[in-house]
Amino acid sequence: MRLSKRGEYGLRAMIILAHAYKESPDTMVQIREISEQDKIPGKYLEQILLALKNAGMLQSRMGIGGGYYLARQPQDISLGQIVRVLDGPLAPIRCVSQMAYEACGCPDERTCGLRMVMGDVRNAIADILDNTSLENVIERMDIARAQLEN
Amino acid sequence: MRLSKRGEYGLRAMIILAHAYKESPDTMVQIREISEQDKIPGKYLEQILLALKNAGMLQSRMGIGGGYYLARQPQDISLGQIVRVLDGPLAPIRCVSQMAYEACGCPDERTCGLRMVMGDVRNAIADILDNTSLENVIERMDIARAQLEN
DNA sequence: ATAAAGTCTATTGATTCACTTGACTATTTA
DNA sequence: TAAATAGTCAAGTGAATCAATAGACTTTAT
Repeated sequence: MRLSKRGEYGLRAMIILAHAYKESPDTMVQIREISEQDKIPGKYLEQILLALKNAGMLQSRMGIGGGYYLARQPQDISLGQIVRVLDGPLAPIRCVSQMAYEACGCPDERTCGLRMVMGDVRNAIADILDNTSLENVIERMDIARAQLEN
Repeated sequence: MRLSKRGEYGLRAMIILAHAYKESPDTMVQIREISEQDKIPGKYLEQILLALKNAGMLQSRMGIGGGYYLARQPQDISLGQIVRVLDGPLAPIRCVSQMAYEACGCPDERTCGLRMVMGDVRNAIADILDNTSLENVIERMDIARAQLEN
């Protein structure tokens, strides 16, 4: 049940970009900055951000003063979308996936116990990830930081 | 977020074994039978059942009339236990794992947004898998089968 | 003794993961 | 306008993991 490094790096990068967006929506952030801040190999991060851009979640500008920025507002980008782009379906097994259904070998899907439980798991994961936006993440971080100051 | 074939095969096998247990607790089921019923490569299944036996969930007898059977009652074996034995921790990232915690590189775990969300995901998965026993699975299958007969 | 079962260890081939390399393109500014 | 900066794109690589396979060995019942 694991999130890949690719997925993890992508999520961390998007959180940084969301943070920059909150300060000013047109802030450009360079790969290099994110890479240093989160200790992510730069060239690897490059591919990840590109994938996110091709999926329509990021925009970028080349050249001096260029960089990446969110294509939509942080409240309109869910962690579920990010993970699906970088790591594929959320479902533990494909016969229970919404985005990439595939039959498993069981005699009857309607009475397959494993499928029922894994369906529940998929829904639990999707409920969290699809209903958590980058905005929500930033909020939670701010609250945690504020509480630490006491 | 995927369950490996190993995990899937193991769960399917345990469900069959639980079913046999319900008919009579001392029923022996051979690897071969499970392998044919669920279309699992026999030699692979062998390793999986052995791992489950070494984890104390199964018992076995060699020789003619031998086979595998549950070491505990179906209501005392959770899917969570099975998955952990075969696939390792349920947590999407290790800094949020109960059974295999490991620090990630983030500056402060207490204010890491990703960690908070992934903690929620871990708990959601564990809540389902740790609170679903083999007995529960059998019940759901029976109910589904009964409903199909109308 | 023999056949039927599980046990144990090792190996394999394919795939995936986590990068790395390097050449190319667009944009700014001196 | 050329030099510097930043993203784009395609390919390759080494290690690890996955999903099996192979084969010798042990235990048990008849």
